[in-house]
Amino acid sequence: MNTTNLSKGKLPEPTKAELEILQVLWQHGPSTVRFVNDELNLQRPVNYTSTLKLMQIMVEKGLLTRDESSMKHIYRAAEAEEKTKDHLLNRFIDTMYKGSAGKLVMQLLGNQKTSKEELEAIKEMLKNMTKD
Amino acid sequence: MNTTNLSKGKLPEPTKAELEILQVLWQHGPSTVRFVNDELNLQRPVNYTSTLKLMQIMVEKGLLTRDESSMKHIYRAAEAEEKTKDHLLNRFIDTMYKGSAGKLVMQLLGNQKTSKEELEAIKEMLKNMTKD
DNA sequence: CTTTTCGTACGAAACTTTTCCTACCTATAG
DNA sequence: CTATAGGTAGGAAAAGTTTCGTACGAAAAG
Repeated sequence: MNTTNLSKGKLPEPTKAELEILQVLWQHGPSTVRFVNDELNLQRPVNYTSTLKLMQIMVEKGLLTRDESSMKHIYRAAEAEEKTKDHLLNRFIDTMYKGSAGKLVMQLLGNQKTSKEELEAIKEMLKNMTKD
Repeated sequence: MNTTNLSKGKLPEPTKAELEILQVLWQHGPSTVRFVNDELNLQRPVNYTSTLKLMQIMVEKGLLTRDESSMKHIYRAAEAEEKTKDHLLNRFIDTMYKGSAGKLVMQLLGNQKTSKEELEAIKEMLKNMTKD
């Protein structure tokens, strides 16, 4: 593995499966592998040791930290949800919209699957913002 | 390979490298492998046959179509830019914001890297929208 | 005609990510 | 004590993605 991340402060971007695990930890807070695996299995079948292995790798990468004081290790996300999502959102905007957040919002407003309620909420939100 | 996509109408999601190729084709229209490869090499070094291979795979997947009438095959994106990006944006919103586009916009507005200009543009855009 | 250049096709290697098998340890029920 | 249930560790297999070497055909230059 690339050990750069251990020494430096930069965390690698989580992979798809890693992101699923992070979502569980963000939503439910520090958890055991058993708990995370049970949550994942609400969505799709995953073997316990697969989840365990992935979470161990994530500790190595620095994406998770863990408390080994008890036999059942407790894992937690290393970075705050907002920070990680900010980063991923920026990357998404860069690759998809050449860095223009405005283009993304435009796409959103013309997007079939964005519900009327969502659109209204966005407009309302922005209306409030523009008062500044 | 998963041949489901050939028979059914559903296209698979492009991978990272495939998306780079799609961007070139969307921006410049139908092109030869040579042209696409040259464009990619403006960003990073890629061997010609690597690009060729990838584009051939993309034809198999249904992501591209090609005109073989001349010796230099002409490739084009199978789906319109908007449609593909809509889909990817929806997937992103689903996995990152539980399907709430509003949450994404909120994140955007609190996002350090979104420039003042972008924010202003978004606000202006939304202000116009709310006239409806 | 021969050589060089430029194109496609295809298989395999390299790398990354994901899954799971096996071993082994510890707590607990019987 | 012994068997069983549940935990960690680690290696290896499996799957997915990306890169490239090699072969070979067609066009163009000499």
